[in-house]
Amino acid sequence: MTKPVKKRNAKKSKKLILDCAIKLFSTNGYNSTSMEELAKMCDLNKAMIFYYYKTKQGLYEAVIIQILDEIYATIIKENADINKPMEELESFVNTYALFACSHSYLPSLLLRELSDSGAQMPKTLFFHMRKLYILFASILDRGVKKGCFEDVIPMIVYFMVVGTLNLMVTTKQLRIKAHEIDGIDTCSTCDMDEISEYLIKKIKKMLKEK
Amino acid sequence: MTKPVKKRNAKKSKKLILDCAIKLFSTNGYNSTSMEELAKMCDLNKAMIFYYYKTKQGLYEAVIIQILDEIYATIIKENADINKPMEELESFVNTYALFACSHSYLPSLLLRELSDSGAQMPKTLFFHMRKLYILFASILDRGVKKGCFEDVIPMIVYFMVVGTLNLMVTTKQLRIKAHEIDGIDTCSTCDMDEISEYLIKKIKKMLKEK
DNA sequence: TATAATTAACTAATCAGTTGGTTAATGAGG
DNA sequence: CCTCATTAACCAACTGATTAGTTAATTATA
Repeated sequence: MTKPVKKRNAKKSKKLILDCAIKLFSTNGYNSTSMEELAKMCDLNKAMIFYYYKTKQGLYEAVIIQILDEIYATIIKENADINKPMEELESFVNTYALFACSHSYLPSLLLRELSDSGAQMPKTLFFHMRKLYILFASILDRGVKKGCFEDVIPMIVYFMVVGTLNLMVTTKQLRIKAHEIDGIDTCSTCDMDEISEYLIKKIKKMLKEK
Repeated sequence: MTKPVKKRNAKKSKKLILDCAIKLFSTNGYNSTSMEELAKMCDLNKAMIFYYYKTKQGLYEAVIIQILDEIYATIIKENADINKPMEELESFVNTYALFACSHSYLPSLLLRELSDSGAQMPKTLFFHMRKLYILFASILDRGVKKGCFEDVIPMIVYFMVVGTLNLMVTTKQLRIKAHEIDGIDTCSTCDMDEISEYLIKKIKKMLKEK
């Protein structure tokens, strides 16, 4: 009957809220994520969320910064000791694919934000998205100058890469179900390595001079 | 001071609700679309929405059926008198692109639905999405058999096409803004024809035997 | 003891859906 | 052509549930 005594740990609580928020926002979206539900998931009082993050929107932006900082840093790190555009492109696609797969909230969040034409997209998200695209475009640009790529429209190529990867991640369950229902080939057993390998092969073929 | 007498017209009212719902659902999403707001937009009482469509979910599904039926029919019609896989592919991409552009709620809705891994996707939407993919895959399949395409994974190619087109449509405003801010090339002045032309060229190069 | 962390209980707003009725159109009988 | 009953279309005002955010009091810890 006596309440168990609860250890206090501000850092841990704040981090716990952020981690759970990532899960909830990316599976349910902004509007369908309730702060009450989040609090229960953290085993904390709802007021703690507002104590640490002021508003729901504030929490959401913290979530986004956390995710996009992480992927950008990962890609930069992976590409640090490469300076051949062809290999950099390959590394970009592979890193994005692996990250998107192991942090599947990223594609969910991005698709959700983009689906309303970014009408109310937080500035921070927009900023980080541009940063990632600029990185990609600069790889292609150097490739063109070195003569490894031709006839490049970077924006379209970028969407061919990240658009495809995002969809392959978010539709995983649907593709399995579709395969069961219709018996059609939906790549339902492919793992992420195979997908990004195929994508890289095709993008290279697409951009290479003949 | 006297209320203007309101003409009654069931068909027109029902249609009006559906048309306005398409606009609202695709710009604001399911959760952020209020039935009160919709009613005001239609200049009808909120009760009329439930009178005609029973529930919000029911209305949403009606919206989806309407949209996807339309695009499928359009593509089938455009492809009726072609039987060369290469041209059929071209026509598919072009028709999807034009439709997505002129009915920009389609990409918004699709991205939004896919962003939560289809966890609570209505059966009708899932059914229509599969139908469209099966059509695309069958074009590729015939192409392979006739020897015009090689090394095809239809699911990935499909996402490279529709993923890219959907993103190009929904990000239009963001791309313009990004260009203004960073001065980078975001295809902000491209129209849909140029985009789908480039996409077709690249997809063909990707799939063609060398 | 001072303060940072935590909570229960609250407010005010919003939303999907309902109810109980009113009004306009329709059509059959006089 | 009129009248009156029936029904379909419409609406104001409500309900009950849920939500983001607040407050004031309480407890652990340094």
